[in-house]
Amino acid sequence: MRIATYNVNGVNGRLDVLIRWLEEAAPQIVCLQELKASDDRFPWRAVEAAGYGAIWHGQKSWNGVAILARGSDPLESRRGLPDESDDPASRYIEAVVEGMVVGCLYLPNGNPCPGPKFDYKLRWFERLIAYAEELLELDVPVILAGDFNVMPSELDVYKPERWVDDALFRVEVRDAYQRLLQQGWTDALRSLHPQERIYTFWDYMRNAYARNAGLRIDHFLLSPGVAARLKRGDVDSHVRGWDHTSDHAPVWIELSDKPSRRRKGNG
DNA sequence: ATGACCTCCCGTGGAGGA
Repeated sequence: MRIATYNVNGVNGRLDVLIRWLEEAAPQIVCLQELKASDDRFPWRAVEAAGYGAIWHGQKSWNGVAILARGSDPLESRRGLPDESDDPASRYIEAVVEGMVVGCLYLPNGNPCPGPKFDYKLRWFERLIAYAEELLELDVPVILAGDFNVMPSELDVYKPERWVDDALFRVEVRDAYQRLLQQGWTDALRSLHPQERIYTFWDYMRNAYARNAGLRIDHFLLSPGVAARLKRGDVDSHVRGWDHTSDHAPVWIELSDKPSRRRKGNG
């Protein structure tokens, strides 16, 4: 089973690219970020025509997240993290699909740093860490996928020294990501490719894609049961080369079939 | 480097992104 995450940078402006990629890659589950559309402007008809059921948490102009399921309707289990009374941004949606809890997230950018936007990013990260702990305690298969806006290590940045004071690479943010992992999550792409330079984003400016001046900021975090089923994973980087494309490329993982149910009395 | 480039909006430039 293939699961993908894709920051589309505007779901309506990107509709042709999104549909083309959905038809080419045909993942079973898709997490989308940066819809940049209010709920009533989500292009559900085109998504449905491509063969996907969807739930979405939109917002006019900014943010917005969605979960798509091929041939079925995702069963929504949450929108927004707990304790978000002070946060108007649409950055989290969650569904039960194919027997797994799938959380789709768009973590704040946080620039400029320092400043209130950076403080907001750190607060949002803390809320995610607290909620992720709750998810693991459920002891069910969970995937947290999306745009985390953090490069976890120097392998994830084309030129680390240029980014040390940026909100995507500051030590506080990398520490928060490590604390999240230490709860028991597996960073899927990094675990499959421990030593490779992997990028999921290339800036529109400075000819970044052609120079391969990229960042790895879109991630899959897997609960232990899902990590045990991880077979493959990669970035559909060629999509970043298409016309009128997003500045992010789709990222995907492939899981083996669910392990067969244990016989009763097996412990 | 107040840069670039791209998205959105009721806009005809500004804000936000990373």
